[in-house]
Amino acid sequence: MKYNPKKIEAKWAKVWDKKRVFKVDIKNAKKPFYNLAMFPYPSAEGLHVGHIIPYSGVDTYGRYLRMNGYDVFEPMGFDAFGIHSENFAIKKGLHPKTLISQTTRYFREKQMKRLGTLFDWDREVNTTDPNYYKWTQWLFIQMYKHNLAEKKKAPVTYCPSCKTVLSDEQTEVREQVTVCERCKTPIERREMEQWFFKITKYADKLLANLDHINWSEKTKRAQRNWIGKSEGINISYDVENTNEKIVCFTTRPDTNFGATFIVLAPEHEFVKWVLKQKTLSNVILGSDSDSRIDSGQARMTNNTEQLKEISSYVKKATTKSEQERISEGRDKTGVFTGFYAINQLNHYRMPIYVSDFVIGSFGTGAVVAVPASDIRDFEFAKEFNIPVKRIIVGQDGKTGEINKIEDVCEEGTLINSEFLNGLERHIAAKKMIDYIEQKGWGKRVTTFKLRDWCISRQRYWGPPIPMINCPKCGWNPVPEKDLPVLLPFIKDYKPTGDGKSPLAKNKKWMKVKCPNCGGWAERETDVSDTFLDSAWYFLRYPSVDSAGPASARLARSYSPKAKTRTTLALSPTLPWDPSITSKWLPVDMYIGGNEHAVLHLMYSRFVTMALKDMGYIDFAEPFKRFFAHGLLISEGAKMSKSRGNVVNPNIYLDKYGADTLRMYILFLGPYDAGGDFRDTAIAGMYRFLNRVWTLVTDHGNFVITEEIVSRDLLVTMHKTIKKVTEDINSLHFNTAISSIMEYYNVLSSVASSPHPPAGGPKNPKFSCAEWDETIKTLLLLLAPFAPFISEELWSTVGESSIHNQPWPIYNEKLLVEEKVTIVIQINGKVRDKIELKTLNSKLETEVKKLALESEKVKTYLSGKKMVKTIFVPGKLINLVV
RNA sequence: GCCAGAGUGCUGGAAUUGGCAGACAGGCACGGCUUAGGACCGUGUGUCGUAAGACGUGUGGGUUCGAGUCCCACCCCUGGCACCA
Repeated sequence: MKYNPKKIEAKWAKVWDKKRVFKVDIKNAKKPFYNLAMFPYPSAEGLHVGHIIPYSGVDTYGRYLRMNGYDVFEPMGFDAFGIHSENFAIKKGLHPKTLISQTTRYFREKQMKRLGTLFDWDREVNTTDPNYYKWTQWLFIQMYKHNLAEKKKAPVTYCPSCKTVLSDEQTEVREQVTVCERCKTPIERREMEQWFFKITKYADKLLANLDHINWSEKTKRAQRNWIGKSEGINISYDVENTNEKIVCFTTRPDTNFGATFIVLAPEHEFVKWVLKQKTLSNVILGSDSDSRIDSGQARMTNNTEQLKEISSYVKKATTKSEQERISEGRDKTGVFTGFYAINQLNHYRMPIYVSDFVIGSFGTGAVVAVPASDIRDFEFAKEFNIPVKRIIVGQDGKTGEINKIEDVCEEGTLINSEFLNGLERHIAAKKMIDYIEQKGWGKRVTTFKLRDWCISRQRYWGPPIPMINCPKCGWNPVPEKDLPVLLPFIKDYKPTGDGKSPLAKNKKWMKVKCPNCGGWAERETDVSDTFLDSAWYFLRYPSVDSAGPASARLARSYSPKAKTRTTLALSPTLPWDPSITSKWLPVDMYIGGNEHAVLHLMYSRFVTMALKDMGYIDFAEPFKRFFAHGLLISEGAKMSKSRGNVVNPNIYLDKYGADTLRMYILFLGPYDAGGDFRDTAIAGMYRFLNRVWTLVTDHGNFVITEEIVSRDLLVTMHKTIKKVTEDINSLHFNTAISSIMEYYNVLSSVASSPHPPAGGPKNPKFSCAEWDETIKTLLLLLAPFAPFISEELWSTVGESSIHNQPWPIYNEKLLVEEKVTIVIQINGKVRDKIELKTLNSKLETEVKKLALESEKVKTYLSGKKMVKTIFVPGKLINLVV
């Protein structure tokens, strides 16, 4: 019989499903293992082969653990709310509700179910299910009640194409332009009132915990960079002739004797204060103050004129487009405020400037500039003719004037700095911090780059933010008993671009009684960010009622035609069953793409920490282990929809079957590196499975007649078990597969050699225990990778399901080969090899004796004197002459 | 600019503590079997050389009996951050 993947895969999928072979008993599991792959958003194109990487990796790992006695829970669901789904619906001219029910069905039935995974479809989660988003809204309310959510006016990023605000995490930099991560449109900066989650409250913990979780290093690094901790000091400076103070954040207090000016961000409070002054009458102009400052100040003949200049600069800077920002490059622009701040250290009068190179939201939005040891400060000083005072001598030892960028010196020893002179800059920094704190001029602080999470979206396809605005009482959450706030059916759901969600068109829906005073009030019309849906979905899975498939419940409760629902089967007070949660969470293994490093993975950690502090769960980190898999390359480019080089896995499922596709994906490179997907190469994997099929079906009654053959075969078998076991544990799937192939090659060559007895006929009644064991082991090792073919072949040689068999165990004693090859080197170069018994290979005298008998060695050694011998037992001998 | 990782045949990639470089595949070539083959089986395949042999893991140096692996300098690629004080 020929290997027919289509037939056997359909057959076993049915059997497994019917007998519920992989069903895990959530309540009574003895060794629970929560094995998770990121859930997809169901786009209309369906899965592409890139998706197969996490699924086949997670599933191979899960099946391996299952054979090792774990109760493996491997859930799957759909992240079906959000801009990406909605944009696709717009493109297709369909309502997202209709589209989602079509696409999820296609994903689940036509694609995912063919992969032969352990996915538990009874516990499917769909974020658009009111049974689910009720709790997303509940989560929002808990955040609000615990002072982790607030509505505030703040500069936000706005995508003119998606017509909504975005969080900072949902933008990326492409060719120096900040664009929308979703549609790649350059973003705009706008000042808008939005809902924020105060993730910055957890900045320290988010950073510190990274040291204690088993995550891919590259993911942790991305999070560390994004959180962007920097330690420094806030120094307060008096503004001359006023009662104002300016606080500057610096990480380099050691250079403070070289500070010659101050620069403020355009949004800075002091700038606003300056603009309120009628004239710049407080400024002392004239000959006594212009010795150090000239050009910037020379233009300041008319005070009112100067105020206008500041005002127009600020206006321009805050509305600057991305294009303008790029065209300026590093060129420094700015304007003098007319005021001076005093450096307490040396009473130097530092002119105060406004410039957009200073970022309002970082540190204090004010910089004390030291042009001698900071390139940006130097560029600004050159532009405005501000003096530069050297305070650091670098390795080159130069002490002269600083005239060029190359002269700017950040590292080295302090000079011109009084009590810091001669100190190395790190030591000087410590001394300076102590000094400033002691004098009461400043305080050491830690700042972060992380910003609060902007959660509002002016879109339709998401959970309405469950807040009510009352003209008398202000903002109040929707009472929890009234959840969910159902997303009303709106025919024209397209984003409007007027800064409001399409929900604002539904006045009837908006109108609601204030939960506080009972008077008429209005609902919040924005929906929440998709990343809130996915920030807690892993908490939901184990607690999903398994009475019936989620798809059926969903269809019952939320048909595309229904505009509202009257009955909902909702859980009572919590989104999960606490006893189940404490048994199954945190997630044991999580596999997904690293593109979520600062998005989903950061938000999930934040939400988990917050829920822990609220007392709803008893762990702070959601994922014990996270592994970032690599990406597929196709024709030299990353496989993605935007590049149009995506490949539908169904092509290969039809042609070769799931086993081939799964194994090929895992074989093409290291799991964290991905690889190049090629048609010819996948055919190679299909050929391999065909060979395995032929070997097992044609040689079932094969007999090994020579003892040495059987002994060698067993050594190879135990070595292979060891290698495959270790490789799966460390997710080195590619090398695990290659050692299975090597093992097959050995089996195959034994099978094709002239046994049994010298070409004589096979005896079908005589069964060979060794051969049987080696073949069974081959199938067991293959089972996690290729569940179908291994099950089919197992059914001919073994009993029950192969997936219920224990994982093979290797015997240390049987890892030792009978004979080994010892390398003979002369001066470190390989000259000959000898084969001898393992025991003898460890005796130096024995090996040396044999080595010197070698003809090749003799010719190399003739007429030379041996200086010494290096002996590595069981490996090599090196003769040095 | 900063941080991190990588650089190995025609290609994807493999190589415990420094110890036979190129496992396992793909491709290609030749042969077998075939009416035929994009099926199957076998052989070969780092470079130069008829050969013995020499050279060979981005480049240049170093440590070592011995370096893909360790150290120093540089080049290049990939990813993250980026006017972050």
